[in-house]
Amino acid sequence: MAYLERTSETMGHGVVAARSVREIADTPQARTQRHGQHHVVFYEGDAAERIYELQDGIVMLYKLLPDGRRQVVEILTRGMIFGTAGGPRYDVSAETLTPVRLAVHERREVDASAVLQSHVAKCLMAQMEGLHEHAMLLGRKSAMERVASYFMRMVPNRGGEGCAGPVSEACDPHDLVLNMTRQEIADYLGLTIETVSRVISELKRRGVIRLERQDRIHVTRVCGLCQLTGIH
Amino acid sequence: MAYLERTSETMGHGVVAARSVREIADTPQARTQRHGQHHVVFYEGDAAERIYELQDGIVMLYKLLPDGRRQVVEILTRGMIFGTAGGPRYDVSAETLTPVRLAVHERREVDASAVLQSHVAKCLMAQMEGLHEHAMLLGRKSAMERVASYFMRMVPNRGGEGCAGPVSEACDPHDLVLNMTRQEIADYLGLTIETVSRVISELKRRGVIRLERQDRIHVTRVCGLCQLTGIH
DNA sequence: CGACATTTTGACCTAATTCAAGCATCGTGG
DNA sequence: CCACGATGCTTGAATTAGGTCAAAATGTCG
Repeated sequence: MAYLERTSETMGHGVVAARSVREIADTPQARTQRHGQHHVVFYEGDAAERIYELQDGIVMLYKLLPDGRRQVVEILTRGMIFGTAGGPRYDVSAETLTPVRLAVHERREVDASAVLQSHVAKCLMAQMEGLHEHAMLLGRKSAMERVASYFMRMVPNRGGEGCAGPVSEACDPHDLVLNMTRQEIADYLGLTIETVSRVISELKRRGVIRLERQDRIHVTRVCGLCQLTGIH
Repeated sequence: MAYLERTSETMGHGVVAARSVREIADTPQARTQRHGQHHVVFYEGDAAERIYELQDGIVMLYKLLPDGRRQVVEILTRGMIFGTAGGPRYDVSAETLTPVRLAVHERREVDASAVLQSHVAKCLMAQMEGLHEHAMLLGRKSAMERVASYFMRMVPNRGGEGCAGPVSEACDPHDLVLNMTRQEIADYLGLTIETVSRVISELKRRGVIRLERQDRIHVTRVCGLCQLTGIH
């Protein structure tokens, strides 16, 4: 557990003390990997020999159809796990969206360690809820609801059910950074790039958001955005 | 099974958790529950106090939006686990599609047992792949591809990638039972009931399937159906 | 048999896609 | 520092897959 658990010094936002360690040591336990943006950690179909915990940064998991259609199935943030597999091969590809720091465990290590498995179970239980939510989004929400939900994901204390008060403190503006291209967003939301763009423009038009830059969004009215997610 | 089955069927989606099955026994280990068809094991929003393993039968997990839109997020078969939660409440409702036999574990039992957690981890890793596959279906496949994929799920040794040979032994016909109404299928596939019906009619017209009954399908050409799933 | 529920079919409509330009934005090298 | 491609983003017009609404048909069961 010690190695999967985030140590207090790393809890802060990407502080990183000088320790220019690429691999802390050859601990039989976890080792740490670092990767830059747009690095593919593994491909769908690769032998599933390692399990990863994301210590810092963002990773996306996606699947491809032979004709090139892509679906981003999960977006992972700090503390989440990936690389788990039911069979001998990965069912998705994993690609970094930002520079990342990963804790890496050999599959057999995990198979042999009750502590690790316990941790994996806990993480997967939580992550599964995200997948359920995403299935609802993909199967039943309109383009506007999908984009609004996507933005709300990135607002801390996002109005999950208990967003109640429409004019309360939750209504103050909020800034967020996308870390994804329009194409990646589209592939995550099950839309085309054009539709994503159009919906964003519509949100600007309605005064709900403002674009500081392509990938930096100022949410003028968080509650207004939340109202558009379909969960109210 | 007979007792109290009514209780939780008090309608009102998710609102009140009227379960009172908890007093069956105080077995520290797993106990077994049986339920008939269309029984709701728990509602979205209920306190997540138990984890279930499906020993026999079929269960579906679904989420609802406040306006009534429903998305079936997972269909569970023998050996699969449900009722896991990241937080204190279930994020989905669980309803039986057939009579079922369930192994029930108190949440705290699981929290205290390395063996159980190990088992849960294993199951969730496998089930997660199903959710990924489903996200691909919901986000990127056409109505025809969705229905074809849905039917293929129920063909044993379904052509997952290695379906290669188009005229091989895999091409022989196959019978399957749906266990779901058109509405349930539609809610699983992210379509309307009319679209599901139309696609099924189209498959009949093309001679790929034949309806023995509403819920019994004879797949005349398994390979033909497989070709329509989008994975080739 | 007859009443109800589910499924199918038809006609029409709309949200989202597709195709095709135009625009920003950004990094590079002159 | 600015011109220049390159890349990614936005916008418009036309198309379409799937949804909606409204019967009709089929199945189910007392």
